[in-house]
Amino acid sequence: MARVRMSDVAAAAGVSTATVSMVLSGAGSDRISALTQAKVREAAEAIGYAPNSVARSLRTRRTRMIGLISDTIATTPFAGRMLAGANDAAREHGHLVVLVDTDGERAQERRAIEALTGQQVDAMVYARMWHQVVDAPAGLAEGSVFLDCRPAQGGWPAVVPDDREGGVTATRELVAAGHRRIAYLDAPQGSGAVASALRHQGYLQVLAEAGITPDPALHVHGETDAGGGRAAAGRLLDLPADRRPTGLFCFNDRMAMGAYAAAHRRGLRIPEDLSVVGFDDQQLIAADLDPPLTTVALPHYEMGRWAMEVALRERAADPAAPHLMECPVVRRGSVGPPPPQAG
Amino acid sequence: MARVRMSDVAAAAGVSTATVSMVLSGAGSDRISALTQAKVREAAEAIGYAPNSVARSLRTRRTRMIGLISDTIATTPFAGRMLAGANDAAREHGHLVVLVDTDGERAQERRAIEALTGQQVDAMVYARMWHQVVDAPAGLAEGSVFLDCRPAQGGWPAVVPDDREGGVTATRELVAAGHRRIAYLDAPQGSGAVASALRHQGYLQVLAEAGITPDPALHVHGETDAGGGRAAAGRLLDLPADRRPTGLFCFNDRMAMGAYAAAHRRGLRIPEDLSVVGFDDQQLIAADLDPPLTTVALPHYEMGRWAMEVALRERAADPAAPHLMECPVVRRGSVGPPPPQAG
DNA sequence: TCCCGGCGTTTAATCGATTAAACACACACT
DNA sequence: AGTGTGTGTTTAATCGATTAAACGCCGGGA
Repeated sequence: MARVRMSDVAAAAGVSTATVSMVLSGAGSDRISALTQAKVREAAEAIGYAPNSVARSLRTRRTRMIGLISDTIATTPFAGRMLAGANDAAREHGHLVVLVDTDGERAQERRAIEALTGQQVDAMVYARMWHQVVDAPAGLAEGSVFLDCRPAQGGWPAVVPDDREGGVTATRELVAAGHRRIAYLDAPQGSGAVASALRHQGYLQVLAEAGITPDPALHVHGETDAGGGRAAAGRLLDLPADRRPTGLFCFNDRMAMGAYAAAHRRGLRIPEDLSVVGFDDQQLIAADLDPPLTTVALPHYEMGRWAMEVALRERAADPAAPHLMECPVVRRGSVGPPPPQAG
Repeated sequence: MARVRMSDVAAAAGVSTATVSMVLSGAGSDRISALTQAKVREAAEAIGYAPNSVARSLRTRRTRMIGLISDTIATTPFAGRMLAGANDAAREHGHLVVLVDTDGERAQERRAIEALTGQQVDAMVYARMWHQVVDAPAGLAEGSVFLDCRPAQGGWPAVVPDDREGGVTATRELVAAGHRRIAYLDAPQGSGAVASALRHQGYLQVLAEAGITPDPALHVHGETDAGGGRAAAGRLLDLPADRRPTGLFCFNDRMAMGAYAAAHRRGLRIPEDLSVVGFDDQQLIAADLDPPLTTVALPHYEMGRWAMEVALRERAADPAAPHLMECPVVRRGSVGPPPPQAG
């Protein structure tokens, strides 16, 4: 790659490498004459000098690289958003991202941390794809940041979605449209996901605020894919008319997609006969449904940015408690007033 | 990070750093006595030595890092699969991936290449998210590999999906089920995407082989999202019964999703009344449709692996012509025999 | 004339590894 | 004894930058 060294610039400009270094780094710009500075810059430009970051890193002990350890880039479309946020933030501050996918395996995680440590990255971000509580892996560098997960032991900065408030937002969307019989299509029980319970709390809170007594029959569980959503929604829609929900809050957009299918099968129109709110704002799904899905967005891009900025020390963070990131509603066409006879 | 240096190991073992280096790297394992080797290893283990890759890289001029330049990690769910493939291959050969997202902007691309060059990466992979012909950016290192795109000037190894053969596969799936009136829901005309024209070629080839005269009315265009697919499919389904297609080959799964909607609106069942084949095998969509979509998979993971292996010189590649990666069919439930009256 | 201080630049050590070449030592052979 | 052959280990140069400290030069003040 770069064959031109600083000494070549020095020779071309007729000065020493120390002078070149000071001019180009701007460190001693007040100690070096304008004439010399110009000569150095011209020479560098002329022979196409590009600094060797490896040599610089060895000396300065800073690599301007941030390690990003992630469990599964592969299997979720969210990963891209988090990566993009982290990457943009890194770039803005002149850093590069070194990415390692561990498939969620502990052994690979250990090797990744070793490799990144050996590579002298300036900091590490430890990312999971679903909001969860994790055991901090051994050897994680001081000042590392947890992304979309929080360390069981605490003590590290972390950022997660504010799932409770997201549950509030979603449910409120239905209450505001006039619905009173609102179901929560939840993830499977005991799945360990923190998100599920938190969103449920938000759901209950809004019902309470609206003076609605929660109906346990309207809290159902299903697999978090379209099939699970269709099955769960089917059970709800087959309830007797006076107990059937008019609004559905789905744990995620895939389940909402299934709920659409269940409604169509029963000849119910959305949003005229049934209102649906999703969660995730999953790209290529939410907007593509018919009608487009009103949903609550998981702020992956922003979380990625936040984590990277903390890792770069560009932003302060409380290591005691995770930072909760707001989940904004994205209004599309799947929520309307409840059907008249159900009002 | 690592404060323990090789000289510490040397001191602890009572030998010189040269000996330590040879023992740990395995370079001179035949020249150093077993006793000394054991001492060195024990000492290294005892004081927790981890080599400093920066120093090693400076000396060896190899960083064991591969730069991956991509236009949009963010906006496509495919990116993850390509990344995962590249990452797995890199890891298997002891390398790390340095990721840069350029948002497809030329200026950012230039900076990315400069940064990666300065960082002395051993090779670069230049990735695009949609099969296309691109101008090779200036400064791209020798031996770089193009991923999901091919350089207009040629001269670099490249890997792209075999879209023509994919078009053959998709169309053949419908022909094999007995369909004769098969439509192609294409991307917008003149969109510049290479894939669209190639798949069309494959489509025409299969029709010819089957002795079917292509009906120009059955080649329609639409935006490559669900809305575009619904509109285009709607036009086809509103044709008079004797000209209406019984099978739909859609440019991508999102359009297929729209085609489902158009069919449902018209009371047509899939696959009883209408067979649909998609393209991409888009995660979280294809399998989640009702019925699950039969589609042709874009081999992103494999392409990512291939590109990385070529970059690592673990696999030979012809820089004259791009490597075509097979697009396998994924059979689900959206293809059946044509309805009897249309036979 | 001599000394001093400030300015602009250079000298040289340093970061932590790799590795060619030198070296020390034991032993065998004439 | 002298030379040669291995064997095992060390010496020291090197990679390409950064940076503290030293240096040379010039002008001003006593």
